[in-house]
Amino acid sequence: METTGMQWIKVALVEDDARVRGHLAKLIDDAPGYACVCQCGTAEEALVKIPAAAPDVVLMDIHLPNRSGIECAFRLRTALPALRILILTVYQDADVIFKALQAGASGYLLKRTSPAELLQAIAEVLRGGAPMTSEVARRVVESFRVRAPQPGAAAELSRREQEILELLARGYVNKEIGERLSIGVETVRTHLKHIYDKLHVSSRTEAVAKHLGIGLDRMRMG
Amino acid sequence: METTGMQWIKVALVEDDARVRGHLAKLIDDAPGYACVCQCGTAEEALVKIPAAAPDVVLMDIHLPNRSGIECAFRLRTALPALRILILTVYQDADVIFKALQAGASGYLLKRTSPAELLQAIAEVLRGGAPMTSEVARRVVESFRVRAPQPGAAAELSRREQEILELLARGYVNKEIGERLSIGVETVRTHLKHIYDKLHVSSRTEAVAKHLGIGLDRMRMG
DNA sequence: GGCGGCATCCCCCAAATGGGTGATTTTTGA
DNA sequence: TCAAAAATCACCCATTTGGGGGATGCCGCC
Repeated sequence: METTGMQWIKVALVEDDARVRGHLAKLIDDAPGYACVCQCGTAEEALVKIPAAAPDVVLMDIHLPNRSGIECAFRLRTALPALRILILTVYQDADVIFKALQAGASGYLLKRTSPAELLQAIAEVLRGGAPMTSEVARRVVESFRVRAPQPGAAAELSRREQEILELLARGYVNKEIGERLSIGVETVRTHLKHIYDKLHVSSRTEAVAKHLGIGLDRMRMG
Repeated sequence: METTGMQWIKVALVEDDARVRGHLAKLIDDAPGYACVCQCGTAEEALVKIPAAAPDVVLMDIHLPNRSGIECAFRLRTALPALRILILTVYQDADVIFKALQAGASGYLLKRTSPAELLQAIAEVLRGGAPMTSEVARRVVESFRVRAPQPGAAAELSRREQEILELLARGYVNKEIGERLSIGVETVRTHLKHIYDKLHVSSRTEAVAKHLGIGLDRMRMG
């Protein structure tokens, strides 16, 4: 209720499906205090039109022709650090979620979000919050969890083997590991063979991946 | 109430301030469908009484005499994996938040949360969600943010190079990477050389360590 | 005493890797 | 439009790595 028009929340859309885009635009324009100032069907379009339109918030789809919405989000955030980006997508892959947040998204909603929740989320993100659909929040929180060592894994490694695995994970080559532990390279190699056996892997990189708790995620994105 | 009684949500409290504890207990018991089945003033008490009381959710304070609520949360989760733990505290430092989530907390609320929101959060966490106060959510989301390209350190990898680094981190050898991306092994090698140049490393394991390193700094606790 | 696990070292060999150089085509960006 | 960057592939060569042996000494444990 200030004196200028700045109290309007200016929203931009990046969504390749024209029907969905039109539907969202109408939803936003019909809501009091909200205005849809920019509609884009591709990432390229967004990178040109959004800086000009200067919205407060962008609703960003992830599945776009050519570039993904994640890359688009990253470029927009780099160019316009004050811009808030809300992902609005069907993807609930942990991998996709993390990449989007890494790229600078401030929130992550699934497309089944109701119109009322969507408008609330837009307001919330401008208040400095981080609106997320509950599944997304759960995955995010779970990503922090410290993995308990399972019986078949690293718990079985001897003390020396664990030391060597630590150094492996820091990227040292066998010679450097030997120097640091004051043992010969051949000994390091022997320990490595035992580590591989116990972890059921066959290369140092695989061992490190397992050690750092990666391994099991099978996902991807365009 | 053998089989039908199970629809009650059983809540336990761990909170050293007796007044606050009593207040919370009353709030929960007064709410239809909720029952406070256990009240604890210390972590030690919680570790004994909570397994016996078998609640669905624990509301956990962080500031406790002797041990912290974070350690208590970790021990409870280890003993009772199905138990959901909701942190309810005044601390909103990023460090405390992350440690609590690492310890296995499923949600994190600040004490200024209203009674209605608190009851909602309890229900939400049992639906598999991860209720967080908006400031907490913001900090969590920001923790994912990738550092802006620094002058000298973070060289930017091309899209293909990032894909290859992803596969590296999963422990694939060059031939497998080539197959997965439908390119020749020589091309993979070329990309790897570029990655090493840009990251200032000289082996795949080092590259993976660097790539996963930022994640580690974020996740690792002292 | 013997047995197994651990730590230490040695050798051989095939495969994978890293590093250099060069080349073509497509995509991108200015 | 035009230069830069990215993506693709090729060849050579020294080093590293993985996997297979085998050997020695130490320690804890039944």
